[in-house]
Amino acid sequence: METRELRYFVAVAEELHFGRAAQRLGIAQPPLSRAIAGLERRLGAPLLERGSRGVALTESGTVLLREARAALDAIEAAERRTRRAALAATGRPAVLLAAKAGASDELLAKLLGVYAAEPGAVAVDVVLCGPGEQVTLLCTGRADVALLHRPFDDTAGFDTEDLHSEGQVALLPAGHPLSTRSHLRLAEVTAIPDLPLPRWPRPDGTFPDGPGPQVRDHTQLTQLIALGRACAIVPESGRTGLRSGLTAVPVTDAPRVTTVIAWPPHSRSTAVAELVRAATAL
Amino acid sequence: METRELRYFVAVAEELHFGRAAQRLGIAQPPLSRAIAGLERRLGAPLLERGSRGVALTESGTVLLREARAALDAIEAAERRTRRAALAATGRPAVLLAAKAGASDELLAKLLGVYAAEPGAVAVDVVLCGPGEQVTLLCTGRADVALLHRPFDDTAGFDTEDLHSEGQVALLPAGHPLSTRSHLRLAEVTAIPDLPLPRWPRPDGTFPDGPGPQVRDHTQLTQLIALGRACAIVPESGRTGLRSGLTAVPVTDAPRVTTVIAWPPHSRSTAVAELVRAATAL
DNA sequence: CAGGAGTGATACCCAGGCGGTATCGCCGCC
DNA sequence: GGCGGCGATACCGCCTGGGTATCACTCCTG
Repeated sequence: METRELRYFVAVAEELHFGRAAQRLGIAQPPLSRAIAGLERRLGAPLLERGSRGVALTESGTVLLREARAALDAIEAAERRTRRAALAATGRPAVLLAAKAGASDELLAKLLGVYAAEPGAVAVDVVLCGPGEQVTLLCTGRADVALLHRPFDDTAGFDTEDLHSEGQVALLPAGHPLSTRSHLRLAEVTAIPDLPLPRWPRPDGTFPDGPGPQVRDHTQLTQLIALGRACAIVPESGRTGLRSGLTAVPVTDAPRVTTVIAWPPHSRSTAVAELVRAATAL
Repeated sequence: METRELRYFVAVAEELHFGRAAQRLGIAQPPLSRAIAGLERRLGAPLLERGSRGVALTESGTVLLREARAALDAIEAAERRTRRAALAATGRPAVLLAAKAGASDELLAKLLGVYAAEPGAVAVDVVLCGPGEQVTLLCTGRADVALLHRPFDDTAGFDTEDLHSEGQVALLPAGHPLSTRSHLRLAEVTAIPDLPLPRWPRPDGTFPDGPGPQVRDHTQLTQLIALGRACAIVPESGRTGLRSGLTAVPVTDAPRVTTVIAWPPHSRSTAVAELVRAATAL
């Protein structure tokens, strides 16, 4: 199987439309049809069901979509990591660390400080990204190591070390009736009238359906809460440096959040290993 | 990057010789040279150092070799898993389980028995393989799930559940002076004169250098020990069904061996999930 | 030191495959 | 029934990947 075929199939499987997929790929529709047909012939399995209106994935197609994405990520990672290795060999070596913007600020600052003090420490370039993006960055080689948060982020497929565990708090507009409580329960927070939980984007950038407002980062979130348009449940560390107009109340039965440091398996980078060592020693 | 280029590069990187690599790939040498040169040009990094006698990997080349192997494995897995999904959709669904031949016999038998008794259990095809091969089978999609043994097998990159932990025993020819001892220490076993530890093949099929005899499976091992040509340190469970002429003596300070069940991350197969559930409940 | 063997790079040619345009066949829907 | 949307098919041209022949360089050797 050629990378080209994989890319073509993923495009069609995501668009569920040959024309749009071809457009996205920058080619005409006929070659795309042929390529997919060839793929199906060689695999001996129908990947798509051509209905009169658009197409749908078959069982095999669903499997191939997942596997093809992983394979394409691996190829992209191979390219990126090789380029970075060449750069590190000739210029300044560096580690790319991905972290969720607005989360684990203190821990991140401490980690960078401790690691930088080590002998032989290299530069750490920090990439702050939206929620869930770190996993993609690691998969595609755009980051060497990342801070993830269980159970939100999917750590499957990476090597990880637990760094920190904490409870969660509800963020409420100051002055809200519940904001004077010493603690809350999950069910109470999700049932607050007129203060829905916000909707975060999926990895592909689209938003799930629901009543809450769409948010993309921590700033938008806190602003919406201060405006009295939403509430949220976030890890305790999210209350540090809280803007005025917000109150944090512990949620006793919310799942505990564990911050972990994650890196691709079989990573041979000594810099990453040192960084992980520094992190676990915190 | 195209799969073709990755395959070509891996061939050259493994052979460290353009001619032999081309032969292995079934093409002539000039196109291979061109393809590698193109790859280096597009990556902007030298991957190989052409010495007057043969070639050597650069730093970037080493990185690419590792990443390219992973990417090619992912592509092969994509193909295999899609084919198997198509088969399962039309014919009899099955789970492919990889296990080291001659290890964890009892546990494996029990697992198969318990799982088969479950409602909705599908057929489990067992692939017995040489030591360390399970990881490759899992990576390339030739197996859906595997029994691995820490610390021998590398579980990085898989989801795992611990099943069983056990100590290790030394296998000695019956009648050997040490065979009457109630227990031994690691240093004593490795230092036995005229009874070297055997050499197991590496993933690529070659053997490391050393004094011990080459062995490929459990039968060869026990035969060599019975002949008085080697001794070995194996998990306790390896003593079950021991052929005559062998004695097992516990090695107190040998690392404990943990049998784990492993599967590729993001596996969506319910059959695998059921099998894992049955295994952990043992 | 000249010649030869071994190895990778270059020059040049050919053809298969990939992509493009034009068109068809099929199905819903005003 | 005509029309529009969508995927498949037919056909063509060109690019690129692969083949053969040969070169350039470096050791090794007599």
